[in-house]
Amino acid sequence: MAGSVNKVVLVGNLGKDPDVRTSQSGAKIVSFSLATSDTWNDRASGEKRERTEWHRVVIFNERLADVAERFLRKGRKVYLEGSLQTRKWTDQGGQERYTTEVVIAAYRGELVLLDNKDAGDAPRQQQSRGQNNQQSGGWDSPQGNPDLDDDIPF
Amino acid sequence: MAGSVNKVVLVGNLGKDPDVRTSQSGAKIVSFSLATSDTWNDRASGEKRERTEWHRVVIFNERLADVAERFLRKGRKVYLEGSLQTRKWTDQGGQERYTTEVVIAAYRGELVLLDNKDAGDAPRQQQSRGQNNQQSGGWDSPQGNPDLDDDIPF
Amino acid sequence: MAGSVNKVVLVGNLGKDPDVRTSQSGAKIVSFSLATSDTWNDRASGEKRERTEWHRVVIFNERLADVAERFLRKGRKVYLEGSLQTRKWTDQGGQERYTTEVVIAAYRGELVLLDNKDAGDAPRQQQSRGQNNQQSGGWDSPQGNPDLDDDIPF
Amino acid sequence: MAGSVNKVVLVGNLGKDPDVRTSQSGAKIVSFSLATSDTWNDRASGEKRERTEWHRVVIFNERLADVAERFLRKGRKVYLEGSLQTRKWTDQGGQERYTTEVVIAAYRGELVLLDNKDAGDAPRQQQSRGQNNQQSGGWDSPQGNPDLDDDIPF
DNA sequence: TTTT
DNA sequence: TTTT
Repeated sequence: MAGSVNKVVLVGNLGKDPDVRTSQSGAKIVSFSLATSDTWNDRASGEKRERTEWHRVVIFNERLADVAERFLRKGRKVYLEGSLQTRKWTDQGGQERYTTEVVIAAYRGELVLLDNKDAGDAPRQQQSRGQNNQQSGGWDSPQGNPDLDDDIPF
Repeated sequence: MAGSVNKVVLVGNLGKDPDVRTSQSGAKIVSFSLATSDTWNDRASGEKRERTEWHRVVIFNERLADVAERFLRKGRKVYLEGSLQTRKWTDQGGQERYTTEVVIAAYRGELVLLDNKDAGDAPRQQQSRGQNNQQSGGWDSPQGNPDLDDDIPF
Repeated sequence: MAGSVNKVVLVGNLGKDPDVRTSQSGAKIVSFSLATSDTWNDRASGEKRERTEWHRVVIFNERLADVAERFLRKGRKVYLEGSLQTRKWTDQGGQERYTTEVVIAAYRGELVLLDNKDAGDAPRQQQSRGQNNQQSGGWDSPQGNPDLDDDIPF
Repeated sequence: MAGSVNKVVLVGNLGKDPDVRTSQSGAKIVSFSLATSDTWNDRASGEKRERTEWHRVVIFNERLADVAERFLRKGRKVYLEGSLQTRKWTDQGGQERYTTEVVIAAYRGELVLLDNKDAGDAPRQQQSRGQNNQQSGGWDSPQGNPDLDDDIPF
């Protein structure tokens, strides 16, 4: 089908440092969880309510994956453009599951660092993956970091 | 957290007529599936590939829910703006599941009909609410609410 | 300054056939005027009012310039993404003027045909460049380039 | 014309403190210049080039005009959504001129502060209009502030 | 389930 | 100049 648009624009904060992996074809893939927060007035109670939304972001765009790996860290604020993609997978019980991700495809999308006062000053220290990577502290994820939990969609 | 943006822009075609239901508070809620299609060149084979993506759209905005009910139908093309929301639910096996939807919240978002040559000519026939609304046949969701089904992402 | 975003999203109709010209470096540049319409309720009178807005669109992206040249015509509806750019020029009286355009730069932006029922059926007849291209008549810009005219914003 | 979209998304920095005025009907109108910066590689020379773009932003949305008046200052970074509007005016020589603005209309648009570490800490001191208002210093406008110049589109 |  |  021609004639369609699938675009997501997010401004939010990373829940933790990005995860970097390499595809079978050797391409770098960077992913992370991004928190946004919606605020609204509850119709019934009239109270101000807030809801944190976690988005799974996956970057295939080579240039932007590089930028993400070098400059994004837990707590950083970022503007990004990607598209929605729902992926099917099978859980440990053999059940089919679906996860919706915001994908920045090759040669597409956008990634803009928004609090880059010291972006160049503190590049990621090389670390062995698998270690906890919490040196950037400082920012508390609104309601725990879903990446560390079980039973979550990503 | 202040300072965030959660925005989705879609242009696509409805997979079937919208589903209209009423919330406990009496508000009309309109939902439908929207297809978009991504086309890209496969890195390996060099071939043109296409992937259809299905989005679950839910409209709480009263004015836009009215427009959707009156003018959207299976196959129609629409531009919309909403935000991403992931909802937790429990399937029939007692398993927790997650569904990501594009939500057009009250007083927010956008909905623009794009092939409205005859939009005013063939409005949906008025029906008593509560009746099943299956005149366009096709895919038969048991309670008229696909969210209750197993084995589908939405 | 890093950390900025300059994005325009338009859905509208072309006022006339696109103008195609070639840059000094040989690149094809396609431009056209696009109409959008805003509707709102006048605060004072309570009446529904409508205002048509004309946007000057200029495409440098090679792939999209090709698509535009081949498929866009007067009256066609299109979705596009570009960025805002204000250009300074000097009118015939020697006065400095400014024109704001929606630019789709090389390797950037988006162009999606929205009423392409017959897009493939009636491609623009190939013409030798340099000839006037006025088969769709209407508004006759002297050099085929409205940017050179007085008394119009673009 | 139904079926159109006219949307601008900007992330940029204010060139100076916003200007606040009151319409004849008593509504508050807030306006300011916002700088964005485009970076690209020059085709010919292969060099990295940068161009600062100044956007004239006008806010009619009451709630967002309040937010802008209270929290926006010279140098602050902001995300906003508005629409393009070209306004005709007559210069001192009696010539017709056109200015394109990014308008946030009543009940529409978006305004999100992006560096609000201390947004609540340093609200604008009430000042007599007409005074220079440069207490927020610190950020140099990329190439001088066009609002202070003659011969510019806004 | 859409559309081209 | 478009479109509804």
